[in-house]
Amino acid sequence: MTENEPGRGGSIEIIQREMTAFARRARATAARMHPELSLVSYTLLGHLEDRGGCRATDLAAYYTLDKSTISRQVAALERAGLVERRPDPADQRVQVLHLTGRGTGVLAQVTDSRRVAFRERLAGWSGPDLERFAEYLSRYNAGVGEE
Amino acid sequence: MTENEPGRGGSIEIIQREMTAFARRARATAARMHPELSLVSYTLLGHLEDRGGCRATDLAAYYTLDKSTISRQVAALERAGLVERRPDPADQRVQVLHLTGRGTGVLAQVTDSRRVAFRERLAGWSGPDLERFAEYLSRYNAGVGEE
DNA sequence: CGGGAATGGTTGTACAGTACAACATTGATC
DNA sequence: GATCAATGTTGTACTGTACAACCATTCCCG
Repeated sequence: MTENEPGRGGSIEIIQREMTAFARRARATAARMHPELSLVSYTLLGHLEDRGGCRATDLAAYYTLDKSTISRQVAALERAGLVERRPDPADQRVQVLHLTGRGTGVLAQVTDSRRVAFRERLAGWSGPDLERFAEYLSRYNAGVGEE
Repeated sequence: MTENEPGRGGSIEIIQREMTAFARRARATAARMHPELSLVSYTLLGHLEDRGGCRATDLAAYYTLDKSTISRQVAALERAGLVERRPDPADQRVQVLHLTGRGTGVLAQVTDSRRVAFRERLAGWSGPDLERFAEYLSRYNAGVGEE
């Protein structure tokens, strides 16, 4: 009864393979495009921009990375002048992280060049296909971490 | 003239964001699921199975990894008993890499548990949606490395 | 044929990203 | 106030990766 859609398993197989291939490639591609901002740094900066600043612990929780990893990443970003730490008057333990002007600029620049790359890559796609693809990806990712 | 589809840029934005999020997560997820076989090892073994054996250089070219990286990965896989090297009678420089029985087994097992994970993740999807998603991913990935 | 260029692979070295554990500091609870 | 929890840093270790130098073999041209 459950087997009257012969294409279902095949589609899942393809999705699995393609997602795997993409994942394997992604970091290296990103690094090639922006040697000065790894995929991880980029996402961290992006989060800071979205939230208008947050704590290291929040980053760790959001990205399920160890706090030591975040600590060092943030230290590097600070050294690079992209992020600054501000004390939290309500809690002396906390440092609130904010983008600097330079950080905002670099983030915008990288975002932009990524946008261009994606636009080119998707140039031949129809509007409805793009919409559906975007919707599928969102749906797929939304199911993460809920198991 | 090119701007009469207001949704196009938005869709691309979403695709970019979702692909990025997925890429960031993928390795760690894979490692959590199969501590004994990283995403890279997994894809290398998969390639060996597909081709029924090949040379280290072929792996390097296919995955655009440095030959030193492949050399060490293969050494580790050999140490783990998953891969064996056979001399190429036609060329003394070459070692033809093959899965061992154990390698075939481990690969099958990991593939299977990945398949299960993907099936679960995509359980609520309709057949046509799966088909379209698979097609979109394939199309997206096919555009890689052609620039 | 002989010698330089190309090919296949390993090893030395370096770096990024990551985790875990130990720690210091600060805050919360009873 | 004593104890426990939360925030963050630091020491240490491991993986994946690249680049460069190298060795062994093969290819190709003059």
